Amino acid sequence: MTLKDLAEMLGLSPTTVSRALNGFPEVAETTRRRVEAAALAHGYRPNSQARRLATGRAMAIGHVIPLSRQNEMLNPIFGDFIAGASAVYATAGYDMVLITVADADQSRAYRALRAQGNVDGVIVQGPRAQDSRIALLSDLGLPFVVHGRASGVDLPYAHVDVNSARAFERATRFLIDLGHRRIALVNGLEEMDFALRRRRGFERALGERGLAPDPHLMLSGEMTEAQGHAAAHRLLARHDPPTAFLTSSLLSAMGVRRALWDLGLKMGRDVSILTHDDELGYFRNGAEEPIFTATRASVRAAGRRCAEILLAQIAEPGAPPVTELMEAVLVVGASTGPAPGARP
Amino acid sequence: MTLKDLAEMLGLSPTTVSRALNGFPEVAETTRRRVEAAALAHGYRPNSQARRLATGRAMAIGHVIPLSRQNEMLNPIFGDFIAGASAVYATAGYDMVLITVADADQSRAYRALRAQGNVDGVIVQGPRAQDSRIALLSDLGLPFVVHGRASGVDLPYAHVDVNSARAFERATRFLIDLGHRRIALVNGLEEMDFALRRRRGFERALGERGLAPDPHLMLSGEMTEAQGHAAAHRLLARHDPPTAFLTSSLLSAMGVRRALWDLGLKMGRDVSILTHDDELGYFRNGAEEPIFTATRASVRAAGRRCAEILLAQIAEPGAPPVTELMEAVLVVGASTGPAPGARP
DNA sequence: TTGAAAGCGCTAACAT
DNA sequence: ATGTTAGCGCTTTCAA
Repeated sequence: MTLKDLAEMLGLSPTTVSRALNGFPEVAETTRRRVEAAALAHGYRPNSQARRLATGRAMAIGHVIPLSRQNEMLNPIFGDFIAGASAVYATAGYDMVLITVADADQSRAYRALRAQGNVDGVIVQGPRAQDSRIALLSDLGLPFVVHGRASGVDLPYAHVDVNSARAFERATRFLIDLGHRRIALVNGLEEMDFALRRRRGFERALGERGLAPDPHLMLSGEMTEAQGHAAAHRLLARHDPPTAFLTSSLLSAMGVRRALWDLGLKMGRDVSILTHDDELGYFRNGAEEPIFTATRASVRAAGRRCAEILLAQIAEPGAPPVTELMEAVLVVGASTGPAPGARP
Repeated sequence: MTLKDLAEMLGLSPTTVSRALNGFPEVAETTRRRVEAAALAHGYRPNSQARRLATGRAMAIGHVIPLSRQNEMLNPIFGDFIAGASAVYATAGYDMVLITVADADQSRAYRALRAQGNVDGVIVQGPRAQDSRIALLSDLGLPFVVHGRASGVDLPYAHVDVNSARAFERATRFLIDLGHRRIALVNGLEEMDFALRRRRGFERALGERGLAPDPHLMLSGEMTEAQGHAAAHRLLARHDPPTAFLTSSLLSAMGVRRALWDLGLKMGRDVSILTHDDELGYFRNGAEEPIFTATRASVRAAGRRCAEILLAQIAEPGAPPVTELMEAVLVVGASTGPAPGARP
């Protein structure tokens, strides 16, 4: 059932049928109703390929996942981010295209996307401190929105980020106020922009209270359970072990927690663990109560906003890039207690 | 840079250029080389929309995620499955389209997919015991492959599944052999086909040893950490608590583990936990050592096989549906010990 | 071995 | 308010 077929059945021209179905104002109401009824009755659906070709719009958004960072797909936030974005696409009639790309091919892949025209824009995930993708995409004129930021990039570009620095600054200050002096930072890979920002916030809070950051207490690595576990073991084996852990993700927090169990240490009495809510904190940290809802909602919101901003940008290419900074919700759990030996 | 442009530059017809680039045999080798060189030099990329319209193939595969089961997106297996499938699509030049659909709209959504023609086939995720999608898709003639099976469906259809029943049968037998008599089953929602099969395997092993399954020890629910935790607490509070847990997912296993900690019970001495490797078992169960690699590989393999089978089916629509049953790898960890009081 | 012409199904400028 | 016409960029008969 094509537009032409439908038009013939109705004794109308394809143009009129197209206009009726696409809500053009000049169509007579009676005609529109007739057309709509017929379309419904015959289950007519415009062929999307044809429409795409005719309009020059792909009606699709690309989400590019670098293969090296497939961990991100495993990463719990990924699903929620996608869920948030896809809800927006669905209502706007866009498709969501997932594209996995080898690291070496990044540049080629984006150029191909541009030239082939099978997406109208892309979402950039997991930006690094100096992310070449941003310059490349600006250059190509392919609309994009970054989830996160790239500290080393000067160009203006649309992005949605969470205030990682402030979140970690507040978290660190919180631990200091509980009397902790030796606080470990189990951070993500520092080539990732968010990890850098988190460390900066951590150091800022320490500096503000006249504490020098101890490099031995600052580790970074892939944010996995295993890494958190290994890091905590290493740190707790020191002659001057930390009394508190600030971790960058739920997964590493779980690993840290497991290390404490290994050693028979009690959370909140011997050692405190604090992670923040916005990146991966699917559990009320330390407290044993999961808080899926709150965090999933915030990640989903980020996905939604990224998608909305991108669609707006596609609709109005001239507009200045929208940037949004969400404040992280710090969720402090029951096990985050005073430092051992600290006066209350 | 369009095909026409390129043809003009070369003094050839668009037809010849198209043939040269698409590997048609009748093109002179010298011409082909000239064309290829020029295409490369000018960064020519065929417009995919145009090609799709002309060929009638969408060059895209749809992965439909029912909104109600967005947990599946959070679910660690999802990312790996997608990663496996997308690798196949990438080499075959297909796009992967992620489609989220409200439950009520399932039927409408598939019909629309079919009519709009923006995918050449779909992967069906998370089949239920009687899954109406299978009949619908067969009816629509839209190629599809199911990840999993639907016990209640008689039609032949392509699928890739893991032998859940046998996996749980073997796991149960293993626990029985360790002397366990009261074994709890913390299962997924029984409307999901895989959960049904697991229960059947569990019951079969019990029956085989003359043990009657105790309905009080069989729980089912969403496979979350919270559910596992709640379930374990409820079971351990009984006057006749289980000495072993067989769980259906990593997440619920983590919840069970946490419940043991709450109660000061020791894994492998007081209580054993066993989960299987193939669905969510990202940890060597009970053992404290994560085994991401093995399981991620198996889920990825499932994604890859589903994609391969689907593409083959699209290429040769007449062929009988391919079905594949993978045997689950049971990974038994250190904490899965003999039942308390059992003679060795 | 190459080219001319038609058409995939739709939209959009230009009539009327 | 409706129709005519000409594409969108490619593939694909059919001729040469």
